[in-house]
Amino acid sequence: MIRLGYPAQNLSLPASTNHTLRLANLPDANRVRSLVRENLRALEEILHWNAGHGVSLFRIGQSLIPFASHPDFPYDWAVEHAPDLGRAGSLALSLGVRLSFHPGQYTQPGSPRPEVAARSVMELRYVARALSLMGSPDGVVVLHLGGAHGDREAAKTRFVEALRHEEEVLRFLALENDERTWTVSETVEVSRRLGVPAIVDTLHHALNPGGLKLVQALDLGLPTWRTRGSNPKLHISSQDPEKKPGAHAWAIHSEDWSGLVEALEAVDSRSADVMVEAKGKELGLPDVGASRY
DNA sequence: TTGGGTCAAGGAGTC
DNA sequence: GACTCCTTGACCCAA
Repeated sequence: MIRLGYPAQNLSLPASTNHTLRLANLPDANRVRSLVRENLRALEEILHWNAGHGVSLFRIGQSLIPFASHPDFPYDWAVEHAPDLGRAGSLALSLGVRLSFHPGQYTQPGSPRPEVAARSVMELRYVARALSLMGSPDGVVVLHLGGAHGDREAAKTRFVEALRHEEEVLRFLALENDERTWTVSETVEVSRRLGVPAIVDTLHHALNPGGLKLVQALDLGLPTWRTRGSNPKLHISSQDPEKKPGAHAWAIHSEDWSGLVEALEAVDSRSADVMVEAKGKELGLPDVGASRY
């Protein structure tokens, strides 16, 4: 069976887990505390909505705890928010909603600049710690490989070296192909070196296929999940025909959806968790096909 | 109250 | 070297 989910926000609810603040206001610890509590309260509301609408995956925005990895964060968030994180995690577990994070383009563990790589590791530690405190058994931290810096082999090696001893990060980490730099086969190669799974993103793959058809890409990516012991994750999105390549459409076009379902059937994959990256968020989820497969 | 500019951060492509 | 895009909501401030 295919389970579906969406990232970062729910357009149907007046609730957001993404309340943030500017760096200049970070010293105001009480303000940060109440903002984080509001984000966690909203997370519980969204989890209830998801469970009530048959949505089984949710990607939490990076600013659940804004600036959590910043050296100037004013208190020990992992201690103070542990009870609330634990409650939200238990709720997700009881409702059957799988959680994930997806640090963005500024997270570059493979950067040749040591300070950039170090900050990136701190960001990954933050989300891994949050998932640990939520007690998430199948939580995922999704990350792109980042820049190639003119030497692909050196970049891959730096990436692996930066993370190979990060035990808590590796427990949740999964690597995703991107639309211009790293193909599925290269992403899988680095995943194997780190002992973590790989996520195939269908739109990125279409734009940067590296000579592979989608079926071949899935054939490479899906087996990397065997050692993790949880359902394989995939990303799907459709191209916005009005915008430049890579821009997400409001919803998933039926041919993209059927293309993925057929490819999964071709590789005989009976279960997958598909994150739907649509501008319409939960409103862009495919409403056919998932439950029948 | 509202609209528009701005906000921690990296890297790649264009000109 | 400067600029833009990625992707983005929310903050912040001037009007």
